[in-house]
Amino acid sequence: MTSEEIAKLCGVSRATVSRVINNSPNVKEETRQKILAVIKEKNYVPIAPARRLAGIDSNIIGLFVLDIDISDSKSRVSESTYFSQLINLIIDQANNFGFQVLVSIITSQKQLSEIRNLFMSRTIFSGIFIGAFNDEIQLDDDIILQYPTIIIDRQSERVVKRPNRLVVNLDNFEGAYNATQFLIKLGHTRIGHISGDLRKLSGIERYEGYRKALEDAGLGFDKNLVREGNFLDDSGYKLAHDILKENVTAIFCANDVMAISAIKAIKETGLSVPEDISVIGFDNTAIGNYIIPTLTTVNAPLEHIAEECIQSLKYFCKHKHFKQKEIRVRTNLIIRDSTKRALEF
Amino acid sequence: MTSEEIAKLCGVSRATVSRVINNSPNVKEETRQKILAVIKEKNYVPIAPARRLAGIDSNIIGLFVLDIDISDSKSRVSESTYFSQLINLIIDQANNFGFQVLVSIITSQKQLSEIRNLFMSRTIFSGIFIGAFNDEIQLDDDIILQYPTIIIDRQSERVVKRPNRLVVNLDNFEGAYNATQFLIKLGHTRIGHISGDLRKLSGIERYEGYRKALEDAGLGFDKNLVREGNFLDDSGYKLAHDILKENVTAIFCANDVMAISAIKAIKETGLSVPEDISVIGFDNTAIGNYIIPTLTTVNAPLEHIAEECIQSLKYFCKHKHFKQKEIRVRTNLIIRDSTKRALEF
DNA sequence: CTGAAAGCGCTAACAA
DNA sequence: TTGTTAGCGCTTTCAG
Repeated sequence: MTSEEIAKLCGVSRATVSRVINNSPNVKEETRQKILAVIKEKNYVPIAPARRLAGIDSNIIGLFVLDIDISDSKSRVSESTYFSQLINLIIDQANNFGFQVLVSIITSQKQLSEIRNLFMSRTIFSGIFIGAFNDEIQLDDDIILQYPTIIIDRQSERVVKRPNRLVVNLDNFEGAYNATQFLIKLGHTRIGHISGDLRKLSGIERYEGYRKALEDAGLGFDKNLVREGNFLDDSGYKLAHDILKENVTAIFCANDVMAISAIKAIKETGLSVPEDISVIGFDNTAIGNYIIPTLTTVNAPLEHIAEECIQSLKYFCKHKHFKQKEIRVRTNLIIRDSTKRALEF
Repeated sequence: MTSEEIAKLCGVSRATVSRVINNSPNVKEETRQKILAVIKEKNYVPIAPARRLAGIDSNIIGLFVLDIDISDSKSRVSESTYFSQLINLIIDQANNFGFQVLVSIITSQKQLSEIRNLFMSRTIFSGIFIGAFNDEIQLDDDIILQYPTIIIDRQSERVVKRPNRLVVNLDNFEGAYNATQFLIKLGHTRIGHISGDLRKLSGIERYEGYRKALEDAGLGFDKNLVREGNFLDDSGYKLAHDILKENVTAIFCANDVMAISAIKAIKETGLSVPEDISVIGFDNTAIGNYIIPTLTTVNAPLEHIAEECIQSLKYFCKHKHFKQKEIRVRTNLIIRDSTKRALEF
């Protein structure tokens, strides 16, 4: 079934059918209705490649999950609840607005450099990148630079300024600051931090939020109370064991996954949460509700991130530029059972 | 940059360039090398829609995650680790073989019926379906029937027989059977089962494996020891509370998510795992290792499922039919700390 | 408001 | 082994 056949059936030319399909206003309402009816009756769907070739942009967004880390062959960041939820939400939002999403998990430099081909071959018209390291320069590839691109979780100063580049970030600093401040208010003074991957903006900012909160409270910042993790469960587990040597009474973990495995480690040493050690996570993933004790955490509203991305893309399609350069999505603290007033209080 | 320009640069015709791109053997090696060199130098990538229009099939696979369930507005099956891991693995495998994957989360009947458009518009050439209910007839849509389709976790008898339809299943029955048998060997006699969604094959088969193991062991099957769940944490939690009334000493849960929340429920009633109640899950998701006690479970090798899917698709592209009608992927029991010999032993 | 015709970039007979 | 040519199905000027 081609537009030609539909045209014949309606006694009009292909051009008119095309106009109807593309919502051109210059069609008599009567003709439009008739064509629409026949299209529906015949289950006609335009051949996408033909439209593409004739100049209509692809409606496919590339969603690239960067998960390059040679040091860790086993656990994949892309499999974490955080990422899979975000992926889901982005796909959902995109579909709602008539976009399709082509997902790629990028685990090697080679794959990263092949992304450009998806743009050049006109398979996708835009790309959303998540999981990138803060200094991943490949994303500034000359080719990619030509297409609308959204980067999630990257320092906006690091992104080449162009009207077709948008950065969407969580307010990690604020979230971490509030979490730490909350522990301080509970009377904790030796508060440890198991950081995320410090090559990522979220890792850096959560670390800084933690630090600033301590300093603002006059507790001072002690580097010995910090362990550099990587957002994965393994690191939460090992580093918790290690950080306990510092006699901390509370630990702020850069995400829930590490917080949960940290709790496991803490329990193994005979201590209990929150009686002996308070623990706070970050992300507010679902499991936080199903562990014992339930996890106090910073809620990262991924649905807002997804929404901002797709809305912005929608805007871009219309105006050929993004409305802004960076979007910050705010967080909020969710208090559950893994935190408690410090003992000496 | 078009093939025309490459042709000019090489002093040949577009046809020859096209032959090189498509690996036609009828090109002098010298010419081929020259063209290849220029292509590389100029960073030329063929415009995909043009190739599509000229008759070359799309290399995009649609991956459809069916998550239609009006009863449950909140929790999404598609966000479970099980699914996201499977999605990841399929994408990985696909990318390895030069396929791209367009992912769609289907949460409504409307979206389900729109899948056909992706085929008709020639956006995708094939579809992989996961999460379908056993009797989801929409998948037998006349249109979809024309394209190579793989369905994961569905009774093969329910799938319309065609040389372009493949069913890939886990050996759920065997896995459940072994898990239950393991509990029996530990001396448990009152073994409960929190089932999965019984509209799905995996839910049904795991239930049946459990039942058969009990019968084979001469313990008889008691329907009162079964609670019908839906694979989501909420149901594991609630049903565990309920099933404890039956004085079970062991519970086989149809997946890890439910097992983990069941453990939480058990602990809340003052009982402990595995001392009072043994618990077994199914899937072998990563968290199983990070809860206390670590979870005994049935390993579902998703990587094999993904591999079989893509290998089969590769085979299909060559032969225009699948090698087989159904593929079964085997499981194995992973014994950890959530199970223990029955007390009276 | 509608039709005719050109062209998007590529592939695949068919000839040479 | 290579070139010529005719589409693939759609959109979009340009006329009318």
